[in-house]
Amino acid sequence: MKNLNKEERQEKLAQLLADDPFLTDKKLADKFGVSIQTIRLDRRELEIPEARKRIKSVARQTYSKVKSVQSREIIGELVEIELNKFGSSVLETTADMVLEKAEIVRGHHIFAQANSLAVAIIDTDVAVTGSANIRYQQPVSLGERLLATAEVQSIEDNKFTIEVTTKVNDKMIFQGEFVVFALEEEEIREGGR
Amino acid sequence: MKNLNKEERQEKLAQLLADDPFLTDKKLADKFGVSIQTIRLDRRELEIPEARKRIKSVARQTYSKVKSVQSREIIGELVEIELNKFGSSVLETTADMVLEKAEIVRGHHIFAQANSLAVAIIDTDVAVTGSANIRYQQPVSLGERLLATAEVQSIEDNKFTIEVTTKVNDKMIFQGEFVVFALEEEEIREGGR
DNA sequence: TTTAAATTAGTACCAGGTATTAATCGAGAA
DNA sequence: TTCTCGATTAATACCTGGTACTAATTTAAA
Repeated sequence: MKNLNKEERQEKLAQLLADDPFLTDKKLADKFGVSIQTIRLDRRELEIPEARKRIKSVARQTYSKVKSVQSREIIGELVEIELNKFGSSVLETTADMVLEKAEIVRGHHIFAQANSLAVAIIDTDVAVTGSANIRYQQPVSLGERLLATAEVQSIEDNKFTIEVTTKVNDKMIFQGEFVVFALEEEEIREGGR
Repeated sequence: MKNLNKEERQEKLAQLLADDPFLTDKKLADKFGVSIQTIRLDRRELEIPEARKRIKSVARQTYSKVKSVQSREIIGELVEIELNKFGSSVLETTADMVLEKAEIVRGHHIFAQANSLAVAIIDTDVAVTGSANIRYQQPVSLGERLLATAEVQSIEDNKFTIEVTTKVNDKMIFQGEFVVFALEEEEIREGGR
């Protein structure tokens, strides 16, 4: 690869490193037929870190302890609640919730809000989800505000059926039917349902 | 960490490096209160490579294998993948994933692992979940290791039906059918389906 | 107490850099 | 034609996180 001017070379360089972060300056220098120093100047101008750091950050991405879903008890902010009847919560969507290549909120964040709301409105110490039947109606974009509303449909012993709908600006984007079980103290200790 | 004999130290060392390949010999030496040379002898006996090589191999696993997929956006760790066919991932459950009053993993974490795996195995730039039908068979306790397996059942145009099952020690704890749509470039820009 | 194993120390060397200063090259302007 | 400036290359000192090897020292067991 030769006869490239500075601009072309740097463009190509950025591209190459984007899809192969393992390339060292030496390899790049050979590839472009320039000196190592030139590659280093290029990287500096483009603010691209050295190979070891690039590799490390790739490794970190997959290795980092998963915290993609927040750890709070209720995902979003509780707006209103009437135990065993209904409840609603609001979730502001942020950059860490969207897909890499599009600013669309990842499904499990929407699910998490709905699920945690369904579990929260049950009047018991511990409730677990048994099943769910969900539909995503519309993709949600970064920055949109999710309003989830949950309503208890039926109660049989410790089995609750809850309908959750989530809207953005009054437009329905998600709907789900959750079956949630209330656990009693003994069941919790036994670790079973 | 001290008063460990050689055998205990090496055991612990292997464990530490297994779940954190980024630790340098210096950090390990401090941790165990021994010299760097001792750590190096240990690594040599255990045939564990240096930090940079460990990091590189972690980066390689997830990078070269599934470059185009948003595999790095997966919840849990990708184990294997065959685009448009199947894939599996493992998720170690941690304290921040459990309910406040019981050490039971919250449903949406299990869902998130399954959902992100379902989306990741699709061979497209962007995929979004359309609907899901899920059942939680058994509660999962803190510390248990979730193995999710996804298998593509059918493909119609851009509509994929994927079956995901999650197990703990070979015991099924979650099952779900996901309908996922592959988005094309134009659709992404329009922000809709 | 002697001996062997375990540990620590020290040295030379390596890859893949950073950071800095200086030299050289090539093309267009005065 | 010479001057000048941006681009490129060279050279040097230093860094991290090692390998490989030799040697000394410490500890524990026979």
